[in-house]
Amino acid sequence: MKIATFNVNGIRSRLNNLLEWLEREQPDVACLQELKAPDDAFPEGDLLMAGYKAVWHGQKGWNGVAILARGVKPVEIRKGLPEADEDSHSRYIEANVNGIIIGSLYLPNGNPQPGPKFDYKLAWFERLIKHAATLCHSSQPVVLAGDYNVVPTDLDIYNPRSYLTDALLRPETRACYQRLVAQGWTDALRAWFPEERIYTFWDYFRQHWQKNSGWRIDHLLLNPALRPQLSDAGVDKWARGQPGASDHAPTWVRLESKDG
DNA sequence: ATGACTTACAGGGTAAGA
Repeated sequence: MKIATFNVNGIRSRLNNLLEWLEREQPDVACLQELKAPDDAFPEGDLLMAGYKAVWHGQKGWNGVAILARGVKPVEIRKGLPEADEDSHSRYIEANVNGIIIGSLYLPNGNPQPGPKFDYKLAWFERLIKHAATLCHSSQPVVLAGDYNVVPTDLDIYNPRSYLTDALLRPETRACYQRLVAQGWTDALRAWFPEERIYTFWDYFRQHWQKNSGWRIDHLLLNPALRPQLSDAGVDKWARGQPGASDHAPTWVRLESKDG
């Protein structure tokens, strides 16, 4: 069972790249972020023809998250985090896929920092931490996957000194991420590659892709009920090198059920 | 410090990204 997360940076302009990746990698579950499309513009028909059923939480212009599953319709659990009635951003959707609870999240960027956007990021993070505590201790398997907009450590970016004041590296941001993981989650990519430099994002500027100047900001967190099934992890870097690619690459885990 | 790219919305220039 392969579960992936992919910030598509515009699902309409990225549709061909998305379909090519689905065809080639055949993930069982794909969490998408930055749809940048309202609900009625979601390409449901194209994805159905590719073999994927979906639930989505769109928004005009920006944000937007979705969960795709191959051959089965995800059963929606919630859109948005609890206690977020005044939050108009579409940044979280949760569904049950074959008994696994899947959360697809797009955590706020938070730049410029300091400022109201950074305050919003930290407030959103606090709501996520609170909700995640329940999920973490569930007896059901859970994966929280998405674009966290967090560079967890200096190992997770090509040059941390260039970004000391960036919202993705600030101590407050990293402290939130550490508190989240400390609930009992496993950062799957880091667990699988304890000391390697792994990147999931290369911005469009300054030939950062060509120079491999990347960041690891897309994460898959596994709760203790799911952790024993982790059997592989990776980044589909080839997708980042395609014409018209997103600035993020799909990131994934493979899970092996103990009963076969 | 700024700007380099890209997408969306709109039909030009601005907002947003990280």
